Order: sequence, then C-alpha cells, then structure tokens
Amino acid sequence: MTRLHTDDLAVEAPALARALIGLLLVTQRDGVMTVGRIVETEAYHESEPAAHSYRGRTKRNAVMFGAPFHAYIYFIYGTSYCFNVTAEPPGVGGGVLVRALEPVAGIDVMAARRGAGVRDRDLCRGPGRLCRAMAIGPEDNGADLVAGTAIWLAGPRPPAARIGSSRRVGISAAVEMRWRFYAAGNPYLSGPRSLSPP
DNA sequence: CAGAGGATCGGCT
DNA sequence: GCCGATCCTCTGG
Repeated sequence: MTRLHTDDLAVEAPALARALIGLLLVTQRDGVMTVGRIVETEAYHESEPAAHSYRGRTKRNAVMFGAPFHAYIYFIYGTSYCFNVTAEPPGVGGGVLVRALEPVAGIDVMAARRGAGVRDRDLCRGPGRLCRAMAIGPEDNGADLVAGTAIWLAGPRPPAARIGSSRRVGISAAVEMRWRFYAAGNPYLSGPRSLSPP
C-alpha cells in the first residue's frame, strides 16, 4: 500500500470519479485497519440538480465547497451514512460518492460490524453498507483523504481495468447523465445488474 | 432474482 | 411538513 500525492488525482468530479476506480480506501480505528478497493463511484457537481451542492452552500454540504480530496459524509433516510470524496477547486461544490468497495483486508472486522449472515459479497456493496463495514461516520466529515491517518486513500493503482459508465442510482433529477462509473465485470458492484454490464 | 414497500430522522422549504 | 445520492424484508414468479 502506498500513499497518494494530490497530483495522482483528477480535480474535476467526473474525472475524479473515474480515477478513483481501483484505488484503495483505508480506515484505521483503535489500531484496527480495514481496506477496500473502490469499484463503483458517482460524480456530483453544483451545476446539476441531483447534487447536494446545487442549491448553494449550507452547513451540511460546506465541505463540498472546500478543498478537493476531503471526506464529505452525510446521513440519509434516517438509517445510513454515505461517503464522498470532495472534488473541484475550492469555491466549486463537487464530489464523488463511493458506492461500492471490494473488501481487501480486515474482512472479519467488516463482517462483525455488518452483522451475522451477511455474505462477503455484500459487505461493502452499497454506499450505506460500506460506511458500516469501514466504520465511517460523521466524525470523518472534512477529513483530508491524502494526508489522513484515520481514513485515507491509497495506491498502488492496479493494471488498468475496463471502466463502464451508466446513469446514477437512486436519484430523481438529472437521471440521464452518465456519471456513474464501475470496474467492468467486478462482482462487488451495487445497483441494478442492468446498470453494470460486463 | 426482481420489484415493492416500510423504517426512520436530519436538512431544508 | 416533506422528502431523500439507502437498506432490509417480504412477496411472487
């Protein structure tokens, strides 16, 4: 596992969403490390109505308007947290929702956090599920994902996998935009199968 | 396996 | 008040 440099990452939200596929997301809690490979992402930008930043800066979405490559975490449906990597230069509200991870290390810890009976395949399949498995929560909001020590992004980038794109999942505005990206053929993807043809 | 519906609560109008 | 960048369970095929 290697540290990233900000030069390794694209700033614009759709480009960053693509660039994150294949990289590792790491959390360390009380000395316990969990690692997942990013296999599915979605880009959001203040110029389009599906983005939280579309209606301007608020207390909740403030970090989307800050520096890129920081964690934006929000609570949804009274049940789940979602994890984003902020994108775009400061002042522009953008982000990348991480929708699925392939479990790489600390799989037993992930399983314990997710509860009995959850198949390995489902541990990090979905934005809310991966937050539970990786113990990501509101305390991580605003964290620097390049320099961080509790949650951070890591390399190396594996040999380039083929990346598919589709419409985004679970939104009702700007449904036609193809800003969802996924590692083609990967078995750990979320969303309807029909959106992830190999 | 796919689709439908309820749970649950903070943010914003 | 309303509704959501979701999850889980149940139902039917």
